[in-house]
Amino acid sequence: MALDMTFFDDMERRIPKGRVRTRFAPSPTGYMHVGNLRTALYTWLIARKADGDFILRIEDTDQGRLIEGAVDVIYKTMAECGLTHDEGPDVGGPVGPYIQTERRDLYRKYAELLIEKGAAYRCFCTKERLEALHQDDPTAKYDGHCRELSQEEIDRQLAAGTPYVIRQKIPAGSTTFHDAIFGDITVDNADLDDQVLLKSDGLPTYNFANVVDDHLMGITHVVRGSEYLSSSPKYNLLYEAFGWDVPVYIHCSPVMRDAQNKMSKRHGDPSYEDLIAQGYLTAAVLNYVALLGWSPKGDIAEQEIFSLEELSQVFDIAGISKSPAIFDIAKLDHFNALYLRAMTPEAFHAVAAPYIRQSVKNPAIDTAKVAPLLQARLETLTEIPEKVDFFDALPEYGTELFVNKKSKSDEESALAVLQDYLPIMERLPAWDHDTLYNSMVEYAAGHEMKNAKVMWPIRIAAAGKAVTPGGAVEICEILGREETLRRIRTAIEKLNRP
RNA sequence: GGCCCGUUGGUCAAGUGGUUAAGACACGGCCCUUUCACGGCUGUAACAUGGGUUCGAGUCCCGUACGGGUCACCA
Repeated sequence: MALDMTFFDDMERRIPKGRVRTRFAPSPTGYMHVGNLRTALYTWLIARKADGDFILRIEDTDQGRLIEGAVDVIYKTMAECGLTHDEGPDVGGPVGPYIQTERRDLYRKYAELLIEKGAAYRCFCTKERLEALHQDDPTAKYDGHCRELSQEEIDRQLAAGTPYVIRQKIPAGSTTFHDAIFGDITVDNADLDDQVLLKSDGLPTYNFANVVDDHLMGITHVVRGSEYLSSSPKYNLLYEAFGWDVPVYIHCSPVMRDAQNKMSKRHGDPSYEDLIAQGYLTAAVLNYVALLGWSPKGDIAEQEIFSLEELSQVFDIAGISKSPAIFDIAKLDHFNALYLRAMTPEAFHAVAAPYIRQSVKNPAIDTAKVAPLLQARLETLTEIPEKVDFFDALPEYGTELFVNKKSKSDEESALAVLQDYLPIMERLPAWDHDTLYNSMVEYAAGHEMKNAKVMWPIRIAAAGKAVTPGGAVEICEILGREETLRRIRTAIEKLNRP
């Protein structure tokens, strides 16, 4: 049977040439692994740095694992992270379709082209025979049973309708491939298996679909996990057999949860969505993840804070690390805290307000006044509700909270201060930060006390907890005169009743 | 098990034959201070291991140990 070569020529003509093109090719699982996010980031950065194209391709050939809405999660995540794509299922492009299941006819044609070129062959072996091969040695390679079938035999099997797969015919010799991170790697072809390219159902295996798609989409740099390092020689052989240019390979070591295990949703490790739900900022996550396995060189070697925009200017493949990196949530906390503090007060208030309202229902409490107290005291947004709950309701507390050595405060002195200062507070002409502060400091000075001896009991009385965002002045101001006075009277009662 | 890859403080990491082996997180201490934070200063802590090559090795070579990956009609 003759192949229609004009089809292949047409496909070739569609491929954009002369520019860097990278692709992120996730399979739709319904969430974004941290490792995947990092791969997407690096891939995107390489394209942007070179002013090239970034393509989104959906690898959904695993029909058994189809998940409703999973592709939307990918679009949403990419958009949220600012990892915009130039071509993809939703925006189109010159080398579509960008969803593998919509490309299935292509793969058979290319597999047959490979047979024509002598680099692949039909294999009619039954499942039983293959299983028998693996009986005594589970790691045994295919024995090449169908490698050299006569044309008559092949025709006979085809005519009989025997199901078959198409296998790659690995030649003798050795194969060397180059990886931008790991350098040259040479393997003996004898260690390579005649892997299946096209399954008996006509669908391609992942490895084959990848090679065909990457070529037809004009991908110049292939960024992927290091688990593909050992299958790369087979990719090279495929490219060579087709006569195609081999792309630049960039294999990234995995993001680990500990020294032994990769991060995985299955083990309860957070995905990107989980991190956001846990109160992390997208920009902080991206910044942290960028540095997990990559580091800047030269005069910016010590810089840690990078915007996406900056990264797209300074990112360099040479800075990618060979060894795996353990995901350290404590360091992410630090980055998140930095990003939180770097926000404008308005922007911070906007993101913090919903969290404040989770525990502070009282509309008299102004979130705009509470937010500034929080901004420098947080690592993640989810810490907010627990920190500000006392604004809503005075917690149950014991009088031992009034004891603080450094402030020279104890229950006795606290009672004295509160009783003595209460009337002054009641008569304050205004209820704002400066008035409150000046009044308290003045009182302390007048009684030859250190400020803390006055402020400590007032803060405890107002908040009912030992650790609070903000000091006595801020808390009283936000609480308002009436509520503050009520709480101080409550404290006096508590202290009076031993 | 075969093949491939990796190994600098607890973690992320700089380092590309000559350094007192950076920096960041975490941890400890001090200062600031109305608590807690923030901020500032400071401390503890590392080249897996054995052989080479070299005047000189974290950097180059070989072995060993440990860890990971891969050996599917999964992706």
